Amino acid sequence: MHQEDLQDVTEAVTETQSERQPKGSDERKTMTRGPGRRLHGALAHKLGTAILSGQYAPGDVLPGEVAFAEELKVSRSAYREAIQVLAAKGLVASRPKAGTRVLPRERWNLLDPEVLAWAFAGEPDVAFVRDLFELRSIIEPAAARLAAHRRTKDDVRVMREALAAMRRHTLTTDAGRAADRDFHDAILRATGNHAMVVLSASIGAAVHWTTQFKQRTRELPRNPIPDHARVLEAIASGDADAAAEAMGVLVDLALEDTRSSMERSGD
Amino acid sequence: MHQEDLQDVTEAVTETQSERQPKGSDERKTMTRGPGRRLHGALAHKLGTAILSGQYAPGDVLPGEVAFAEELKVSRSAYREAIQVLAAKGLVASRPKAGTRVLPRERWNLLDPEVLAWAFAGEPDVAFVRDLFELRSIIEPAAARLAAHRRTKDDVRVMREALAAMRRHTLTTDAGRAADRDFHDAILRATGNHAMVVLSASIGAAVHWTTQFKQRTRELPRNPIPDHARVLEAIASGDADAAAEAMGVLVDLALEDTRSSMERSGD
DNA sequence: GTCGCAATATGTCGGAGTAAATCAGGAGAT
DNA sequence: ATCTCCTGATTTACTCCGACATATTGCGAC
Repeated sequence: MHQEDLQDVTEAVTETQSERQPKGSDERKTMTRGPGRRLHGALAHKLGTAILSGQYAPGDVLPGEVAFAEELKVSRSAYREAIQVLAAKGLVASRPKAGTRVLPRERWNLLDPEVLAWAFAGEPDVAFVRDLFELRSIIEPAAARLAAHRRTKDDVRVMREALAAMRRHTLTTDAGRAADRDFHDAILRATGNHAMVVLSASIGAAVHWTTQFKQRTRELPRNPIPDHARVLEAIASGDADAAAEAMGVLVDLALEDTRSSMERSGD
Repeated sequence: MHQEDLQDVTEAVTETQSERQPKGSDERKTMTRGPGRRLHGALAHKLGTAILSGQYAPGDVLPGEVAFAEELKVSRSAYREAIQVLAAKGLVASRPKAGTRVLPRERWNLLDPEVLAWAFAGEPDVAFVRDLFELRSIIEPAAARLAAHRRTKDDVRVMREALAAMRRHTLTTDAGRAADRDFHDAILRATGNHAMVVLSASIGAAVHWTTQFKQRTRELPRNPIPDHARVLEAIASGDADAAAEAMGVLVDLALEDTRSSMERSGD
């Protein structure tokens, strides 16, 4: 196999931190401020993106442990730990004598934020993005409806702050996109449903990647603030139907923007 | 390459996913590993259930590698690989000098089928089960609506077969519960939405565990077949509104049954 | 054709050495 | 004298290594 040398991996370790965490924005204290990814983490990232990009197709069997580890210039321990990570996410499965094989796509845990990141590391699949937005168009309006019923004053306050931050920074900046994520996250939290909050990590990641992709075209088709404000007011006033409706059009418009950007870029 | 062996892999993995120990022997240790379950997998199961059951609370730091591995009578390699699995699922995070800490619940990947299984290994949290059913009541009617639009003849055939199997075995048997899962799975697949199919793995697992829990009370409150049949007919005839409606009542009734069972068992 | 043996690759083990992050102590400034 | 900041030392996870154990597969013998 044509393998890039280890330098590629080692370099990715130090480079990933500066790329993901810009100096300007200091993340929350609870966030993993682990600066550098470890070797097995970088390996998992490398192999994960290779699998998600189709470089290894489902059913393929990877080279043996000793051979592959040597080829990647890492010890068997580090390689095995990386494989355990991929196995935990349903990407591969190892059996003695049979080797390590890539599992069929249905087993992949695509809702895992890390897997989602790997999926968007290369060229995103248009059909998959459409599916993700369809899922959003189901989840988020329903979440907005629940939030309109159950939101506390604190929830509303967080939403207002996030919306204000969006207004200040706009979606062209990282801070603005973070505020957008906080806004949607606050709504899902306001549902009081723990399973919903967990989904927010996945959906939030999807929104993050698609929004970032949208920015590649250097074009802002529309001002998203009014849509968000409409959702916020409906939730704050406790109007469940209006909240669901407003969130529905918000997601639809976001899909429209993203799709036009992808078509423009794809063709 | 060896494409003919792919079937073997899928089969083996599917088998591993389902519970591998029909004998309820030695429930205390939960580390009894049989064929197909490696030591680090069993360790991850043991530690995962310990965390999910609250034995290790978020923020807790568990003993050092050497000490804990020795206490568990395993090598550090096996222990570390188990930790990598837990870390990949967002349950823990390890840092030099700081040790391995249990992450806050928000970062747990509760939609991971394996994590879900760990959550239901002990006494399930009533609030969490309610949240899961609320999520189902959002996802599944919407899925049924989409399925009514997009289902193929093949999808309908699979649903009919699953329903027939449910009729034959009833939910008291493993085969019946598997058929129930196949039924819901077929609907989510019929949406043609890949993200939805991925969710089916999570939701299916949740349904599996709650249904099994329902059976502990040795009581069959209601015959679920008519509800399922109503959903099936609505989807087959392409009536989206009726499909969503029928699926809504199905989930509501299932929640009602489960909740009454849990209250009875809890008190 | 069935049974059993052997080859092979994953799984498990324990130890040594490296890198990193935290805590404590001391030097300097206020 | 108290506080802040820097520096080092210690503790801990991380990585590597080489050997052995175990399970699965496939081939050969009966």
